[in-house]
Amino acid sequence: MVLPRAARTQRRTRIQEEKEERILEAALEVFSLHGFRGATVDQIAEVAGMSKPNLLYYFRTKEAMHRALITRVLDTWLDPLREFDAAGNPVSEIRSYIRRKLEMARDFPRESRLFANEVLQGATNIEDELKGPLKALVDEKAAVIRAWAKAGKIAKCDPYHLIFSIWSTTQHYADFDVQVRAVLGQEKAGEGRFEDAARFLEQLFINGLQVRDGAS
Amino acid sequence: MVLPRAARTQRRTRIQEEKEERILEAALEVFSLHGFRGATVDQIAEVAGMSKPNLLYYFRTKEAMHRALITRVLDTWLDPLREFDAAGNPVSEIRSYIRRKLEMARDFPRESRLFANEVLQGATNIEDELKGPLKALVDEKAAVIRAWAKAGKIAKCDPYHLIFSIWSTTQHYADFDVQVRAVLGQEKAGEGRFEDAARFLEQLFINGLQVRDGAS
DNA sequence: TGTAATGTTTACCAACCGGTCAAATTATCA
DNA sequence: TGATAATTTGACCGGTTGGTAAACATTACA
Repeated sequence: MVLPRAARTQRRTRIQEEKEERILEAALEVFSLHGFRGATVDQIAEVAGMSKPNLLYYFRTKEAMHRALITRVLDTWLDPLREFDAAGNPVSEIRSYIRRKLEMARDFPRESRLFANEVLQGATNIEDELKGPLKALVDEKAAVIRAWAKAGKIAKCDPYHLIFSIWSTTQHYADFDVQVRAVLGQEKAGEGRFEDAARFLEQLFINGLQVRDGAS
Repeated sequence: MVLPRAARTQRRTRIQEEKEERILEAALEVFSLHGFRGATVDQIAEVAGMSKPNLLYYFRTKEAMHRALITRVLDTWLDPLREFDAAGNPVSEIRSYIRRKLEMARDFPRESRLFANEVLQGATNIEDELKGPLKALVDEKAAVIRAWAKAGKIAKCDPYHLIFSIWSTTQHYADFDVQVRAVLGQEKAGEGRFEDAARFLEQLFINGLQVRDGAS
C-alpha cells in the first residue's frame, strides 16, 4: 500500500532520510531566494534533482515543506541567544553574542533570508512561534540585561531595543548582502568584510553600552 | 489609434496621471507585501479598483510597473542621506540622520519593505542603481565621516559599516514590524515603540561614537 | 457638434501553478 | 527466490498566471 509520508508513524527508512534531506536543502535554497509565494514546487524539485510527483510523495504540499523547513531551522537559529549567560561577564557576553550572530549571518545566509522573507511578508506561518517561544526567550534575556544595567555593569538602556539592534545589524550582512557588496565595491567586499563588520559592531556596542556619568 | 503608454511621447493627460498614480499606489501595497514574484497583476488591479486589462493599458507588463515604482521610490528614499551635512556638527548630524531614517521607517514602511524584498531576492532589477548612484552617495558621505574621525570629532570607525548599522537598525522597525510587535507584546508595541527605539538608538550611536582614550 | 484620439471592458489564450493518479520500477526481507 | 511494500514516473487536471484582441465607451478639441 502507498501511504503518504505524513501518515507513516514507523521509523523512517534510509531512503526517506536521504530524500527528505535533499528536499529540505533544495527548499531552503529556493524559499530563501523567492519567499513562499514566489517559490514553485517544480523549481524545488529541479534543485533537489527529482521529479515533482516524487517530491510530493515525501511532502504532500508546498506548505508542508515550508513548515518542516521553518521549524527545523528556527530552533538552531535561536541558539546564540540561548547561550546568553546571566552569570557571565556582561561585556564579554554581549561581545560574543554579536560575534556568534555575525558568524551565523556569514555561514548560514540562506537561513537568515528564509526568516527575513517570512517576517517581511507578514509571518502568518510563524506568528505563533514569534509570540510564544521567541517572545518568552527574549523576555528572559531582556530581564538579564535589565539586571546588569541596574547593577551598573552596563549603561541603562531598553533591553528589547538592544536585542533588536544586535539582530538587525548582524543579519543585515546576510539579508542585504547584495547591497553591502554593491556599496563596498570589489576591493572591500571580500571575505574581510565580516571581520571589518565585527570590529565595528563590537566597538559600537561596547562603547555604546559603557557606563558613563550623567547617563542614568 | 491605441498607443501603449510607453510609446507615447506627448505630455500625459489628466486621466493618465490619476490612473498611473492609483496603480503605483496599489502596486506599492502589493509588491511590498509579497515581493515581485509573489505579487499578481490581478491583485494589484483589484487594489487599484480597476480591471486587469485597464491596468495593463497603462503599464504594459508587471515588470514595467515594478520598474516605475522602484525608480520613483528610490530617489526619495535616499533623501535623508543626502541631507547629511559635512559642514554641520558631527554628533547632531548623526543624531538627526538616525531620527530621519526612523521616521521614514514609521511613516513609509511599505517603501522600506519594497526595497527589502527586492534586495533580499537578489536585487537583479536594481543592481545598477546600487552600484552606481547609491554607491557614489555612500562613498561621498563615508569620506565626510572619515574626515570627522580623523579630526577627532568622533571615534575612529569604519564609516561604511557605521552607515550599514544605521540603515539596518532603523529599517528593522519597518521590515520586521511583525516580529517587533510579537516580541514587545501588546502593552509595549504601541506607537510609543518608535520613541523608545529613537531614544535607544541615539544613546547607542552617540555613546558608541564618542571619542575615548585608547580608542585610536 | 462631429470626429478622432483616448480610455475601458468582455472574452479569451497559452503557459504555468499545485497537486493527483495509476502504472511501472525498485528495495526489503521471509 | 518470490512476494510484498516502498519508491518513482509520465500523463494529466482544474485553477491561476501574465498578457492579448477587438469591440465598445468616453473624452478632448477643431
